[in-house]
Amino acid sequence: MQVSAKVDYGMRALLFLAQSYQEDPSALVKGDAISKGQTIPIKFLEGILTELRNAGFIISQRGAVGGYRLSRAPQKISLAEVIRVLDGPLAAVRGLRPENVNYEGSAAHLQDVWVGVRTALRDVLENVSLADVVSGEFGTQLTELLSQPDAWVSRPAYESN
Amino acid sequence: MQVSAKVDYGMRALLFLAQSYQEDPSALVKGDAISKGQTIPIKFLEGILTELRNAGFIISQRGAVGGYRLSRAPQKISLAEVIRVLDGPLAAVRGLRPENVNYEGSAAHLQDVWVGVRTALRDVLENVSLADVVSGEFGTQLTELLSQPDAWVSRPAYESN
DNA sequence: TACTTTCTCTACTGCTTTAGTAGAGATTAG
DNA sequence: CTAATCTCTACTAAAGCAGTAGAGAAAGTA
Repeated sequence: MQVSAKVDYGMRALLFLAQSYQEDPSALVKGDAISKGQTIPIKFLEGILTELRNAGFIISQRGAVGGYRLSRAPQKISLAEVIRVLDGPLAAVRGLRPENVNYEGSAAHLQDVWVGVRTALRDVLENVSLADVVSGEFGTQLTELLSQPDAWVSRPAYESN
Repeated sequence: MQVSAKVDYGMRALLFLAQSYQEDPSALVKGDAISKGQTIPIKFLEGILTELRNAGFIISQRGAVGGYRLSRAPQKISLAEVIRVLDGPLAAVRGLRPENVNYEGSAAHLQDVWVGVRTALRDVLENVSLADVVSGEFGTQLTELLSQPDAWVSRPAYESN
């Protein structure tokens, strides 16, 4: 799973807005403040914020006292929703959704694997909200994943040459 | 997680070889047979097979009775290994491994999420072998994921416009 | 009204990756 | 020595990714 710059920036922007929301749900945050607060190129960020507004996650206002704010409580926005809006389906095989790929012969059951992978991703991302990330307190699901012995250790793909 | 054509083709090629291996571990399968058996463009496939050989998964032989075969039992090759060789790390954020990204302020704990996602992917893909896919009989991990109510149902990212 | 601030919209650009294709060369068996 | 098959280098077209530019529209303020 490759998390694109767009998703990474978009998620950080929403987390920034989530924090502001918890202090004052109606407060507007300027694009410039998000850009500087999270080190995101302003023009790129603006495009992402527009997408997030079209998807209904945030509300924007123009003018001297303008800015952005979440349209609902950060507890009610899951990371899965955000990723789907900015990057499309959580899992896809050659551009197709897992249930739509057609395999033959010895590969017949490969489809089950991709469907399982998607479910695994959902189990994590649908159950983590913006508020969870801001607070750093996650449910048992993610907490257990993080407590696995080498969760933080990378696995090299050792090429033989 | 986007499964690329390369990974999809490579996996299917290996599954084809895995089936042959189970009938006769030393039998050589021609590239042409894999290409036709799994409907993969021959020249594209050849490049993928070369990578798989470099990574040690398969052995090749040239000449009139040439072909390809697995270098070890299909029970000993996990899907995670194959993906890492053909496509790189299971999870990455803007090209970086999850443990190497640096977040600030309200996004600080976002790193935990990506590490958790990687672990979730590992839990599935490291525990499924080529032999498992050929037989269609998976361990409890994947079996449970597939038995979830709407594992096969897609979740639309409903855009408000 | 005029002005400033801030979001909005369209368009563009450079770069990299993806998914292939082409063809000559190297091995091997018979 | 010939036919079959894998191997290696090079090339290409299209798409996606990351980011930039600038004019336009809305909102508050002097």
